[in-house]
Parts: sequence; structure tokens; C-alpha cells
Amino acid sequence: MSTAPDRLRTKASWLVNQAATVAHRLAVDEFARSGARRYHYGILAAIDENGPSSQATLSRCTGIDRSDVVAVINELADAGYVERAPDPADGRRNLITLTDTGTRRLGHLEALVSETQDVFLAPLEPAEREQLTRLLARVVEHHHG
Amino acid sequence: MSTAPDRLRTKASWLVNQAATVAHRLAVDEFARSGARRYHYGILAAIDENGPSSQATLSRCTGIDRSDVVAVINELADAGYVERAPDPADGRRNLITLTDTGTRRLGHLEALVSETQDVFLAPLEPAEREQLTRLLARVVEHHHG
DNA sequence: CAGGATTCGTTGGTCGCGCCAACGGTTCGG
DNA sequence: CCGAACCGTTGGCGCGACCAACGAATCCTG
Repeated sequence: MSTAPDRLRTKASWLVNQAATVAHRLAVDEFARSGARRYHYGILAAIDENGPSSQATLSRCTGIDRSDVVAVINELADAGYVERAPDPADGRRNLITLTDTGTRRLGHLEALVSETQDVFLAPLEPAEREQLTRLLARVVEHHHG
Repeated sequence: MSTAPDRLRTKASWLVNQAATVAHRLAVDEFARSGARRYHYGILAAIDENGPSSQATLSRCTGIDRSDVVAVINELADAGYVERAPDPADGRRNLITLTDTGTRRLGHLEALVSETQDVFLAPLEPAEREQLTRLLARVVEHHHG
């Protein structure tokens, strides 16, 4: 890495990828130690934020593909973190609900995220961290959606 | 995405991942249109930067696993972009050399990277782009590197 | 109110990427 | 000279992001 070609080190898209690789590794390792995957956090957080939701809704607001949501819900339901029940108001949908255990699980995963974030942003001052966050937020928002 | 939970939108590690997803998609799509993969660019750039190299050296300076380098070199060699020859000075190594076609190919891929970068950073002013690049560079360097 | 279009959950599959284990062949160090 | 270290290669695993297709349910519109 320290010997990476200079032309790569000056490209923002390369950098954002390297940075993501670092963040990815940190998060994956930390989650793995708790027997979770990144998708679990996204799904649990989305349910907590929006209340009981259909799988299609969860897919849309997390960006996870519908077919992948199925597998994640399976795992979360097996672990007792969510409950999957048919929506009485619309026979096509399942309503996914957070259990108490699931709420605690989400709290635990959020703690993990905070920890890995501190590690990830370690080299930056607080003001710089906020600046980086804002710049990234604008880029992400611009590209929708 | 616009409906993503707020707690996700304020987490830097989540943002850097979303940003990376965007950058990834842009790059992958663009490369795919030219029949290339991201690894091709990394390897070609590394050879161009360091001169003829062994596969192990390319692995180290790109961060790509040795076993994956094999496959990339196979593809690049099949396409005539590099040549793989045993190192006369060390029977364990192969020396990977850029061909003229490979040099042109690298130039083409660099143009693609520049284009996708403009698209990626579109919402930011030039000064902000530079700032984002610097912050990311520090984070990446800190985590080695 | 009937029939086509759309939505939803699910299955099954593809591809890229990152990683790890193991092997035989080569070179280096003591 | 022999073991340690290095190198290329094969094969495999798991996650992440996709896509196609299907039956079931609901909707829209004529």
C-alpha cells in the first residue's frame, strides 16, 4: 500500500474506495465477532426508524435488493430479533416487526458501529470528521436518492 | 435512499460506504463498457509506475491477493496488454512487462477514471473536492499503508 | 365488475472482490 | 548441505450487489 502508484493515491474515486475498504474491514470484523453481518444492522435500523415495514419497503430504504432482504429477514427471524407476519391490510406483504431482543441487538450493533467509527476516523480532528461527513453526505445525496 | 434512517445518514462509516457504493457502481459500469475490471487498472498502473515487476510485488503494492493477481495477469496477458516471462535473475519469479498495447490501454482506463471522478464529485466545488481528497488520503494513510 | 397491469415475497443464479490453505519449485541463510 | 523463506498456482469460501422469473395478491381502468 505504501508503495501504491502515485497516480492512484491522487484519484478521489480510488481514495474513496480505499477508505471504504478500510471501513468495510473494520465493520465486517467487528460485526463478525458478534455473529452479525452489515446487512443486519441496516435492516434493524430501518425497522426501528420507520416502524413495522414490508420487505419491499425495507429494500427501498436500505438499498438492499428484495431477494437479499429475504435472506436477512430469515436470519434475523431465526435469531428472534424480528417477527415476520402477513400484513392483514395487504395480503401481498409481510409486516416485519422488531422484538425486544431485536431492539437490544440493534443497540449493541450501534455501539459496535460507533467504536469502529472512532477507529476509522482516528487520524482526524473533530472538526475534520464533521467536514468529511458533510462532504460525503452531499456526494451521496447528489447521487440519490 | 432518501428514506434512509437518519441514524444511518449521520454515521461516517455508513456514509463512506454509501459513497463507495456510488463510486464503485460508476467505475464498474464504465470499466465494464470497455470490457475491463477494476483490478486491471490497478495492476496496469502498478506496472507502469514501478516498471517490470514480479506478481508478488504487484500483489503487495496493490493489495490484491497473490492468487487473484494470477487471474488478472492471465486476462491481461491473453488480451496482449502485458507479457509474463520468467525472471532470469530469480527462477521463482515471473517478470510482468507492459506492452505498447498495454500502455495505451492504461491511458484509456485512466481517461475513464477521470470521467467517472468528475461525475462522482459533481456536487462539490473544486476546493471541496481537494479537501475531500486530502481528508480521505489521511484516513487511508493512517490505516496503512 | 372483469381483466390486465403492478406489487410483493421468494427461489435460484451470476459476477466481482477479498481472503485463506495448500502444493511443488526455487532460492537464501546458517 | 538442509531447513527456512519466497514465489506462482490451484481451489475453495463467504459476502455483497445484482438480475430473471414465478405464483399470489392487489390495483387500476375500461
